[in-house]
Amino acid sequence: MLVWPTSAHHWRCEADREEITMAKDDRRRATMRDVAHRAGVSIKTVSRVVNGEPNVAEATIAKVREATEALRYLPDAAAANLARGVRDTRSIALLISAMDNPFYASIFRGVEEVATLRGVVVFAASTHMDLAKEAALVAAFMSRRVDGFVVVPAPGDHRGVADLLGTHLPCVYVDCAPEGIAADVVTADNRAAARTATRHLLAGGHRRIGFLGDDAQLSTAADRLAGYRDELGRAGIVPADELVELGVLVASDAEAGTARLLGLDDPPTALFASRNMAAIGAMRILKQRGLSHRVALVGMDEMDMSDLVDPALSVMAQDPRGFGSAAAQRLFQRIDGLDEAPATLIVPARLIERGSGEIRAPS
Amino acid sequence: MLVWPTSAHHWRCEADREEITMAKDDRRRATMRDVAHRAGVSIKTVSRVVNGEPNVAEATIAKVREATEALRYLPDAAAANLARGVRDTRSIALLISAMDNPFYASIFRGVEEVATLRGVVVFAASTHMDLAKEAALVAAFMSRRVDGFVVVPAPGDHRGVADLLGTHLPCVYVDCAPEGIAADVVTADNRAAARTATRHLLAGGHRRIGFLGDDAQLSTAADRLAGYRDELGRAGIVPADELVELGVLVASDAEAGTARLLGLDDPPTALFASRNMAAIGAMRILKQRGLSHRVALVGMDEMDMSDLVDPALSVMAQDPRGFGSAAAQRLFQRIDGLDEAPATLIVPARLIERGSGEIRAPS
DNA sequence: TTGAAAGCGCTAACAC
DNA sequence: GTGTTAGCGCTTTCAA
Repeated sequence: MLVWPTSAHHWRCEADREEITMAKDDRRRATMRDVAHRAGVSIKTVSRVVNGEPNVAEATIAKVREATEALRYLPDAAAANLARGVRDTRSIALLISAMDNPFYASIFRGVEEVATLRGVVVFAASTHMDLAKEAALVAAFMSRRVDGFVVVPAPGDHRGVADLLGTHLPCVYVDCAPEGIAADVVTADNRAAARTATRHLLAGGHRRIGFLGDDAQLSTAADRLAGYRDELGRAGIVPADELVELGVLVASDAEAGTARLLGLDDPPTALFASRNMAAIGAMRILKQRGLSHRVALVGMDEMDMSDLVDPALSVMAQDPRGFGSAAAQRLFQRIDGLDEAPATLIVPARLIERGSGEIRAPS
Repeated sequence: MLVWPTSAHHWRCEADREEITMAKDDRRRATMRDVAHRAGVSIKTVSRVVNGEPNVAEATIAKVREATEALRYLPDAAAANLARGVRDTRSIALLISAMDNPFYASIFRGVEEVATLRGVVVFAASTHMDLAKEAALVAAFMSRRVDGFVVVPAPGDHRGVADLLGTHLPCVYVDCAPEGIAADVVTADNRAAARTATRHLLAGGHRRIGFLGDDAQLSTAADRLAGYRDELGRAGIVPADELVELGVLVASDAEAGTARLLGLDDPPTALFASRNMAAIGAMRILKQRGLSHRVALVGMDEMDMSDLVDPALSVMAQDPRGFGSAAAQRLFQRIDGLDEAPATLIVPARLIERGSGEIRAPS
């Protein structure tokens, strides 16, 4: 980890630059009472002006404005909400696996897009796919009184989390269905997507198809594995366990897994990498071994550079930004009082052929 | 934008699943008074138990615990802080350009890494490099009483933002120095990095070197442009304005810019793409035109797939996650009361040679 | 070991 | 138009 150094020679000091003039005793933040005092009005009048309520004389408004500006008054949203007895804090929390995975970052973008339209702020944090961490974050944000949650669920029984949320705090899950509870979910048609990918590889003449996936406890991963097996079965192929590599979370896991698969006595001639990081790791190993143009590869999730690698990466493209928008929309429906049974929005993934997935099996 | 549909056939209803039993009148969240009432103790005693204060009888603790659990009591952090008259909300805000750019997502990761160690929550939002939006978000988070800010500054005069923050709310800027104010900053040695990149291309025999950069109002972009010009000058080359393409924010901007550069009468034989998205756009156009192995390219910012493209992308690698960690560390020093002149931490970028930057000029 | 009272910064109802 | 009173959920005195 990069450390902010304490020794002086690492940084450039800027003491000489002209500084902004600042009030001497700015320690305590100005309060409404301070403003009222300065403007010579009552505290309630200040409240009216600040909140744009009607029935205040122009002159009074001007006086109050002068005071708020001189004192750099900023309303305390927490206190206001408390007084208002309001549940609506105009903020929601987003819990995702890790922000530095572009797939989740895109979900954030989609959520934010919708939240911003509504003037709602998004608080984000990473669970790193740890259920305990997820629960802790839910509690942390609840005590900060968010209006709702969008969550990419970690593996494990979510009854505890649902319990925390109770009935009045809505939560929409994304990417993956939470284990053990009924809830609103936005997810890809993972099983169908895996079937499409597998069928595509089978059509290329492949019979030994490797599978790279993450934690099979996750519905997402399990569905993809099931789809892969479905399609092999339909082709009359008995799915071999040795061709399945699970627990792939980061690229290095995928590298190890791909290396193992390629080292088998009868190695796969094609791979389905069911996660963005899985595809990256697989490409890395294939490239190292000079197999990029020999072993077919279909990835999952679109990436910025999928079209630039060699061969270009064929993928089952999801729409993570769309996941985020849809989840946020549903969440706001719930916040607005929608009271119907939990539903799952299933978004189809689509095959994008770019080359890597169209490599044919050696004949 | 993907829309959560209202028609029924798009989603799967899950009314039949077994639901968790839930309290009937769960509308109002349980308060400390509710707990006190149920446990048959005073509100203060509940407070003591909840906060783990000493001097409570074991039996009382047990009663209170029972009540908190039965009522699903969750403390209201806002009210607690209000009562405590405390400025410390154990939360900070992170304002970045856009979350779906992996460079900024990595900054988030670095900030979160440090914040988590301290038990501090990170609230994130995107400014989209719009100063007005940045200021609005600063105000929004201030009224939510965060303890401090980490900000990737938008272009434009930051005196207004600094004014908002006042003297008591610390802010550390990342990636880019804010215009018009003295502040703590973590940034790469942008000028030196651009010089290194340019020198590297010059060493490959190139004399016509194109430059792709973003908004020159940003110190980051301006410094890189300056470094590029520095080095051309040292090589006795007069920097040509026609070889400079600014305002590159997203990949499509870079595509247009690269196309323009390649269409010049005397087109560049090498490119320095001073932003991750600039490099992606440049690669796309070079690939389209079959020039990937003819025109040299040095990018900036490391990407997941830099080693997988063809040719592999040479870059000036920054450490955005490190930026985030360092900025957060500095911020916490400030929150803890550090009172010294604003400083700038300059982190060197390093050249990673992978192929695209080592293509020699045609002789 | 426990509780009553006051008040954090603000808004709500009602007065004036 | 404007001010007064009460109280949001909690913590702090301080007393019992």
